[in-house]
Amino acid sequence: MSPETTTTPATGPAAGTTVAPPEPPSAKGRATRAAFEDAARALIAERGFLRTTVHDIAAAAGKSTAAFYRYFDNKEQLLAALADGFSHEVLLHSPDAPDGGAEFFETAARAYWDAYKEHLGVLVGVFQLAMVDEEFAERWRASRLVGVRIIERTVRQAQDRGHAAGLDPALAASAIGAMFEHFCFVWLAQGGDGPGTGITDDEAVATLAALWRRSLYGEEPSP
Amino acid sequence: MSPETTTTPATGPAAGTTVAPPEPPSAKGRATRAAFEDAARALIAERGFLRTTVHDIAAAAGKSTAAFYRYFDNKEQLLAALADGFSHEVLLHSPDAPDGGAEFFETAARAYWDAYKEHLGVLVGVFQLAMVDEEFAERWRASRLVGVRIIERTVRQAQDRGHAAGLDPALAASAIGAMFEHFCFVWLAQGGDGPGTGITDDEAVATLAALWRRSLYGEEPSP
Amino acid sequence: MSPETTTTPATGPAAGTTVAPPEPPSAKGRATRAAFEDAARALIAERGFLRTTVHDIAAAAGKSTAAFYRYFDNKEQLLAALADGFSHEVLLHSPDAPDGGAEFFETAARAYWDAYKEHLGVLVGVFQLAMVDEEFAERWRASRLVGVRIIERTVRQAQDRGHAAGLDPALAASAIGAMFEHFCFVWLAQGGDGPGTGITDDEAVATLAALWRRSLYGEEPSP
Amino acid sequence: MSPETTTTPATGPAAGTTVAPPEPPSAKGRATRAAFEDAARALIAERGFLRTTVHDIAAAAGKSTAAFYRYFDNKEQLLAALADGFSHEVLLHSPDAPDGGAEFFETAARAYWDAYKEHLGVLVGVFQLAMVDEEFAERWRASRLVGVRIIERTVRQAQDRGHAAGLDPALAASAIGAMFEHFCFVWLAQGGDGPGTGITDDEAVATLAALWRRSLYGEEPSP
DNA sequence: TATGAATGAGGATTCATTCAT
DNA sequence: GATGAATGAATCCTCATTCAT
Repeated sequence: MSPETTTTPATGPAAGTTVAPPEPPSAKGRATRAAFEDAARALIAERGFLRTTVHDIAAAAGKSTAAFYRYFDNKEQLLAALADGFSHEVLLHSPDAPDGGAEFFETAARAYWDAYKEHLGVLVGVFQLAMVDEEFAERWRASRLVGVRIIERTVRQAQDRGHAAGLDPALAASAIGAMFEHFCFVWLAQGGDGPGTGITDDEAVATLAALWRRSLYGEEPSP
Repeated sequence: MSPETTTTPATGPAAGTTVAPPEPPSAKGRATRAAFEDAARALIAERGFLRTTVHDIAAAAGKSTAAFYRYFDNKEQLLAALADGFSHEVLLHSPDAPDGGAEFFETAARAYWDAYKEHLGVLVGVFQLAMVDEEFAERWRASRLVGVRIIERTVRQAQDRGHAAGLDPALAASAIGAMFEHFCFVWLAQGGDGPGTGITDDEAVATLAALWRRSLYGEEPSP
Repeated sequence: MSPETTTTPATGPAAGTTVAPPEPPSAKGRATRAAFEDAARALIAERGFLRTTVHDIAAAAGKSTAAFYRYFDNKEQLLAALADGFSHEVLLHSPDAPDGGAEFFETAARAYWDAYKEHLGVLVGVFQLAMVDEEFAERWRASRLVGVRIIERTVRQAQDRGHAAGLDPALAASAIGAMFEHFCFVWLAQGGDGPGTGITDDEAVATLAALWRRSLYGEEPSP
Repeated sequence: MSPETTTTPATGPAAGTTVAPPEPPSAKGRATRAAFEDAARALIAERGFLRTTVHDIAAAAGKSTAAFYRYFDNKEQLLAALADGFSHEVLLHSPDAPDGGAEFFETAARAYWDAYKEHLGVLVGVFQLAMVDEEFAERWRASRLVGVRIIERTVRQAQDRGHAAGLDPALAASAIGAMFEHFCFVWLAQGGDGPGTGITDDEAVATLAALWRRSLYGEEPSP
């Protein structure tokens, strides 16, 4: 990861906003907490955060609702806990330096797609809550920004190489980032577009990578 | 617009789904109904659909909650009523035949951006409800699909002209459509990316149009 | 009708309780009022009084709910209006003097059954409301009493003739009256007992008459 | 009780219809649940089911309305829970084999009267709700039918012994059953007929038993 | 550590009834 | 004579959250 993004955690997603109960010391406690988190992840992915009740989560975890509050301050804080520790992962797995090569776009696109798929519940939850809760809106924005900044660097790099003239790097990156985020949402969380039943990972990644690269470098095979 | 899409409005998104109370006969009634709709539009845009209560809407409209039910079956149906008649507008204002010229992409992008801006509350509401209510998920899908199909035709046209080889038209269109939808959402409903306070309409339209065109035709000025 | 029952109206069903709006002078007004009454009779018979809304009645009558209140003080008073003028009818058609002959029981039973069938809606409505509203409970009691008193006279007459010794006339009459009322209710308003689809008028009347007579005179064919 | 009817309780009235929350594990929970049930019984007997609100019940039980829903799915299900386990009781206490003796009728009548008195609220509630809710109509019918079938057997037995010729057993049983049900209702739930303030249990039982027996066997003291 | 019990604060919806026109 | 519009007062039900054990 570049020095630039290294600073992100400091100003990072709602830093310091969440004062979660401390990590439970006992092994049993950690297991219970994990059970809640797993149950929540699954339920949120399935029916969204807003339709998931604490009662549901507790039931799925085989615990009581009261126990829930031993580990999380409230429903939102659970989601925050799940979200923390995610946003970096995408980029940790993404190539350090954009080299403009075709493989770069593929690799980065795949990293994003895989991460979205893996953390579907959390992402949908944060997104959903962002529309309703200002704190999460901030968190969601910060989370997006990490990806957008990376894309922005690919735009600038293309321009350095004489391509993509006339594009505003920040805006273009924002738009490409929106494409990534929403395409994943549509196909992973909402069942996709059209009557087709599904999409393979390779198709999704190829499509995203191609559009990203083409919009910067045009039809050229590779710089 | 081609004959094919001309028929879309008739059978349009979720046509016949809404069996709304009939148009109020008296002028006063129509005014009240409009007051509810205006209040709802504003409140939904401001705080989202799920956090907008019937009580809020009625209060903002200066009416009682009971009066609300004279004009709408329920909260959802109000949103459905607002949503009907939107998706057409976008496309009614979009250029008939994609000619591949630079102006086409600009014009279509502007039509989408303007419509999104104009109907912000409704769109956010439908989107939000789609995540929670299957009926609205269907409505939302149908609404997206209209735009995606249009984009798909531009992909095919580019391919007919020897460009964009290797792109799956349906998937590419889905991704570009996702970019449009989410970019508008991010900048119009959520305040945009990054610290910048805003974006002008022209910047937004230019960015979307450029990325769309470039991803199909590359750097060439115009086909 | 015997002198005894002639006095009933004076102390009669909730006498003076209902201060209905006066009979409308104009022909149109009378027609409207009749339309409301007809609609109400039908709807109440179909779904009961408590589930019949003023809105339903007005709609069925092709009028507005506001118009309803030009003719009736409220929903209850409409029912009261329908009920008034009914309770006598049963007895007007019943034989003046119980002669103890087999035909008497048949005739009286048939009169009751026919009247119940004819005025199903009103009777069910009054009965239903009696369980909820003290005023109607009173009205219902008074209405029952008319029939019970008649039956009571048949008990006494049987005893005068040396039968039915040991029966308390008032209580026995109350029980027989209960049988009449509820048997009619079960078969006319609730679809009857058991899997059998229905019952003919003659079967119903024969059963009621036979049980009534037998319980007083035993197996003897006729006194 | 004959083998035939012995099975009735098992498949009994609307068996399996109610999927109630499970029996509370703790003593406190069972006490609360009982408090709700007691409060409901009293209030329903007093003012009927339809005018009894969940709020009332909860208040009478000294609990919150939310607590109510911990123990019952809704108002109707509470009533269903109360109703289950009633209809058996009547017949469990009624003599096994109708022997046609005078004591049989007395015993059975007393069992019915006592059970009705004991479960007044529930019975009135079910009856009331049956007029408004199809599910309860079914339940009420089933509940009646148990009694009617028993009576029917007494009719057939009388006919086997050369009495009650000409009576349709099913219809006669339905009518006698109606007499029982409604007589109890009139005197226990509605204050009785006529100006008399009340009735003793013995008078009621004697009247019902006598009419039942006499309508089958006539004046004969005992078969 | 865990739980059953309990609740306050809403939120959607219905309906009888009134009023201005 | 008639109506569309409007409302106050309920009623059922849910859910996040706390508390005593």
